[in-house]
Formats: sequence, C-alpha cells, structure tokens
Amino acid sequence: MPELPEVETIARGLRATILGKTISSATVSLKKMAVAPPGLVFQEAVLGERITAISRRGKYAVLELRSGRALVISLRMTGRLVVQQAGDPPYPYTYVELTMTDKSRLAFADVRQFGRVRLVERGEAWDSALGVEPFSGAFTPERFIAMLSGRTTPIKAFLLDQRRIAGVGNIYACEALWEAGIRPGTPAGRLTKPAIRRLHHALVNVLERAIDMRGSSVDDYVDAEGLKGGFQNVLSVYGRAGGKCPRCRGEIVRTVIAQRGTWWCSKCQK
DNA sequence: CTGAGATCCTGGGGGC
DNA sequence: TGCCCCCAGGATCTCA
Repeated sequence: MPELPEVETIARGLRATILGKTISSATVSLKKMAVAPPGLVFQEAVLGERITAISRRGKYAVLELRSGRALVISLRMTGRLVVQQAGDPPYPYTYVELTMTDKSRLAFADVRQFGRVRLVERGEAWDSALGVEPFSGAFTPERFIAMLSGRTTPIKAFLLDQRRIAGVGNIYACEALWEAGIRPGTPAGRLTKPAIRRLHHALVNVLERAIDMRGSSVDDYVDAEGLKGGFQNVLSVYGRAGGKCPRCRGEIVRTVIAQRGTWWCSKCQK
C-alpha cells in the first residue's frame, strides 16, 4: 500500500515527467473515482489546465494547476499513478486518464476502485484533518511526547491515525516500532520518554531509508514509471510471521491491532 | 473529543 | 486439477 515513501517517490517521478505540461483531454470511465466541486464536471474542468507544481502531503499526491485549483490524489491500497507515452497500450484498470498536449498520458489505475482523484478549489482546506508531516520541523521529539500523553490507544493504532501524523501506514508503523524495540499494543500514554524519543528517531529514519530505496513493493505499488521499489527486500518484521528477528533471532509474530495485521518480534519488542 | 465498527472492492490464497 | 469462499486494508462515515 502506498504510504509516505511510495507517494514521495511517485511525486518525484511525476515532477520529472509531467510537470509543466498542459492537459488536453480527460477520460473518466468510473465516475466515483474522479470528484469535482459542486456544479463542475471533472473532465471539463481540468481541460486546458497546466500542471504548475507537484508535491506530497501525507499519503496524498498533489498536482497544482494554473488556475489555482489542484488535483489531490489518494491511492489507498492498490491505486497507481503511471505516466505513459504516446503509443503505449492502455494501462490495466485505468479509470481516470489525463492526456497532455504532447500526447503523454497520466493513468490513474486501481483494481479495487478505492482510490480517488479530487479536484479542489484554490485555497480549499482539503488537508485540514491531516496531522503533522514527519519530516517537518514541527515534528519534534517533545511534540511527539506531548501528543502521546494520556492516550490509551495502542501506539500502533496512534501511528496509523492520519489526524495525528500524516503519511505513516501499516508497513512503516510496524518497522519503526521494531526499530525502536516497542511492543505495538502498548498504550501510547504509557511509553517512557526515552522510548518515545527512540520511536521518533526510528520513524523519521525508516521513512528516509525507504524513500532512498524508492519505496516498498509489498503488494501492488509501482512508481510513476511503473517500476517496483526496493525496500520490501530489507523489511525487518512486516509480513514475516514465523521468521526470525534480525536483531535477536526471536520469533516474529502476527497479531491484529486496530483491525490491521501487525508484525513484531515477541522477544525484543517490550 | 475519542474510539470502535461498518463500508467499499476484487484478486488471489486456502480449503476441499 | 478445479472450483468456491472469503479475506485484506485506508479513509470516511456513523454511532456510542
């Protein structure tokens, strides 16, 4: 599932390929996947728009448009954003496609149809419910300590809550907790300050390393060129139930927290 | 405000 | 081998 490192990799890829291009036509073959402001038809509203900037916020890719509007794209679990050149065959499961004036195409594909591309108005506070960016100066160890204070929810569930920290999903929550040596079910407010500092460091560190390796292709993820990432090859615990912990050789177990599969070392994560 | 549960989908894995 | 069943999972919404 695309999380922060995967979406960051996609955004960088899109920047290299479609930044500055102009949309000459748009096709929507599954209506619910393309959302426009009231009174606007998505396919019509984006015509003639130039893509002036490309960024990422949490797990969302953001294409800023000349008019001040923006396309905000959520890939959910199986969504893909792939750039194709003139003559390339249709990308499988493409439900929204933007063709540029140079005939290159941005395909938004999603087998499970959970992804969304949303056209938002200039200045619209579309991300007001999203929490702090892990790489921003606002995400300090002290801030993290304050955020966790008094919380009864399992630390794993807290990390997945996009209203608190934006961009962390199941893979990197599991990996960061392993790196910090913390049991995923621990109530957030019970963590010691040293443990929170370790987790803060582990989170930023694992996200950075994953970006360096162009993300994890555990399930369906591919980047803007349709290529897989490399971080799935160096995961310590995620998806490795029954395997041995790379740090202590303890057994890696799978439990369910907040309705999600959770992998951790039963020996060295306290 | 917080947390829990339902919902949306379909490919593919498991069971027989 | 082939067929059927059922589940994973992020964000959003509802409800307590």
